[in-house]
Amino acid sequence: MKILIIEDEQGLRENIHSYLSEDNNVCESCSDLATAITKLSGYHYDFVLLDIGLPDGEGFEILRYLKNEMRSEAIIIISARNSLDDRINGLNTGADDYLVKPFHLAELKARIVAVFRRKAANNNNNLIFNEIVINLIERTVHVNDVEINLTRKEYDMLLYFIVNKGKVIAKTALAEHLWGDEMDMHDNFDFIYSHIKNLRKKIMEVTTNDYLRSIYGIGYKFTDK
Amino acid sequence: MKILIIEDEQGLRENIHSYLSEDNNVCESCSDLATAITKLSGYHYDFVLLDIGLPDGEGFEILRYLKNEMRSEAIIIISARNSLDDRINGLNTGADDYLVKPFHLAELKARIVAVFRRKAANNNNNLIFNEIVINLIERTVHVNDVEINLTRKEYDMLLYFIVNKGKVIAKTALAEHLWGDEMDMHDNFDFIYSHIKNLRKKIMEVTTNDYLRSIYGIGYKFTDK
DNA sequence: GATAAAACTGAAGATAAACTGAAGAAAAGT
DNA sequence: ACTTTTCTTCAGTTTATCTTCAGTTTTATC
Repeated sequence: MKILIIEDEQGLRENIHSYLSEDNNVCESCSDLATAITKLSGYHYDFVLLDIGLPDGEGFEILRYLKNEMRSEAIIIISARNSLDDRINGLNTGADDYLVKPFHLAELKARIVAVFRRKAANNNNNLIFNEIVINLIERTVHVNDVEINLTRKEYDMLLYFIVNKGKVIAKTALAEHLWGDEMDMHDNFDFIYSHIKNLRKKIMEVTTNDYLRSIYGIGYKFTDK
Repeated sequence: MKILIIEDEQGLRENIHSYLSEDNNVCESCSDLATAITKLSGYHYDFVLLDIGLPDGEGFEILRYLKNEMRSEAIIIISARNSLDDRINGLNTGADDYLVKPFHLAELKARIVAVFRRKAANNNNNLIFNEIVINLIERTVHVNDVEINLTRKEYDMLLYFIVNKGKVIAKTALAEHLWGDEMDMHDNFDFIYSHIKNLRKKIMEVTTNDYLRSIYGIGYKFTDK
């Protein structure tokens, strides 16, 4: 998953960053409101971890911004304040969970999973696209009831495609989602081509439909039409 | 097993904690409702031991919370009150057992096993996965009717895998479950590799099925598919 | 249809993850 | 206090995955 960490305490920020990265998430972090807004207006994340007390304003502004833009990011507030008011304020403004400092990183992770599950819980734990079934808990992918074995990048890619089915995904957006902003790819997409090729190959071994279309000059689209 | 103890009497709490820890469980404890909710929203436990009279509210709230979230934790209520109303209330709200203070720690332990057995195992205290049979009371493991001798960590690991069969278990989650939250492992999983290796070796000596799959970059999955 | 850019491919090299046996440290049992 | 078992750490090895590369095919445009 792609996660934005907005936290001004350097130590905590770095700890969260490395802990969640180890757990196979792509993380980015920043320490103030302005940078956060810039980042958010540039990319889509799966999760935003939001500290309330920031040097240039209240984190609540981010909440309002995201709500205003009807964005779908899940938001977990991280705050030193434990007053009922803050809590209610945060949850009312659209946060999905509220975590009081200090906390264990393991707890943060568990909450991320819990929130993600709650959000995706409209239908148990399966993401389905025609004959492709992704089980998020088992981390399995079945195509026509045949299990296919995907590597991390392939799995993350497929998940991203299916979550955004029907939409055109720019290669830059895809790279951004899978590698975060530490990767500079200056017009070299070889690694994307490579992973796409392998993903296609694995899917094509068990179905005849080529769902993963190339959009020349732009990127890809996962669709059955 | 991983157990959360919610009890405000310090002496009793510490007694339970150390008694159950000695019995090879990973325990955490807290003394009020707020902390309990925080912990519960952060981790998954196998068991919750719940006192009803807490400084900041009734333990029943925890029951409601867990039920609401459709959580699978087994719950044993510990209470000084022995009124039928309380008892019925507790069991109706989803508790699995009810224990009246004062009680012997040995009884608590027995009830934990009993409840766990009722939830997870068949009625002979056995947890079965194909040819693997775990006897929860005796803490023995039989594979194809041959007993294999597991150390504490190996046993706990296997139990955790079998309770979560089919699911992907991240190495971080495994570490958390086996060592609790005091362990910081910052990208050193050597001890996990070591225990996994030994567990595999012991299982492989008596069966040809390799149930314990590695999920590269993530963790493990116990499955027969 | 010629051209150039973009996309694809298989294979090789680089990297990171997982595994292993052995040894030292810690804990449990006597 | 001593012995035995279990847990953890370490260094070296194997394996899976990721990235790069050079050559090929496809696509849009002229």
